[in-house]
Amino acid sequence: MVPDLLSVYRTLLDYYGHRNWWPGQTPIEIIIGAILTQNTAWKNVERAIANLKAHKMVSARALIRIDEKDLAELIRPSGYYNIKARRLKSFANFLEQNYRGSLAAMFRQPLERLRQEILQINGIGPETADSILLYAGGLPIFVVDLYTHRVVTRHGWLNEKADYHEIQRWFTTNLPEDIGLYNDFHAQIVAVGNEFCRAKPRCEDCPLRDFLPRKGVFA
DNA sequence: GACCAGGCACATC
DNA sequence: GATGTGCATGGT
Repeated sequence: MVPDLLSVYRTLLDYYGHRNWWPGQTPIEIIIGAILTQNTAWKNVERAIANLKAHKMVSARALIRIDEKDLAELIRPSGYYNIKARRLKSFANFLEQNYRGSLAAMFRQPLERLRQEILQINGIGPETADSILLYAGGLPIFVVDLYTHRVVTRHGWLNEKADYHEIQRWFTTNLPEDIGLYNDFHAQIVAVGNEFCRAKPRCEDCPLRDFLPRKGVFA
């Protein structure tokens, strides 16, 4: 049973209010956060970004200059710090080589072409790419993450095996193309995911409980 | 102490 | 093409 997605969104909006995402001031900070939060709680990412700020490392040029081991040490609290240091450098080098370090120039590319391009960067997968495009670039693409998968499968809206692009397509075909809506809807899903739709769900108090396939708690 | 978190790349079958 | 594994910190 497919719900009215806009009423799902309004329910979350009523509950949480506008989320004002992404939690980060500049496009490059948002991109750094998108890489650092891969399979990682945001709380840990905050510490890593605070370290980067304290060392004036929140720019592509700075990320290119710094030694990879030193960078890894700064982002240690976000976990996977060796891999993520390499990924941050990969993106910074990509930006420098292809757009002379200009994010504005990068985001002027056609959406689909740019998406394919950044997916070629080592360490940038579908979710990270789409988070960059939507939240740093303001481009109309819907972001899917762990919580999105849980929300759509646990309510029986999509099959458990639905992959990233199936879920993404399902949202975009059932919603008006609206950047502000894409932005806040994903933020709402993360909010409800963090609070209720975790590995151990708490459906009783969840604002989306009325959208469950049958009354009761997800088993 | 086990389990989990706003993924992704790579190996192996 | 599907499935398994390494990467790592900090919170519950």
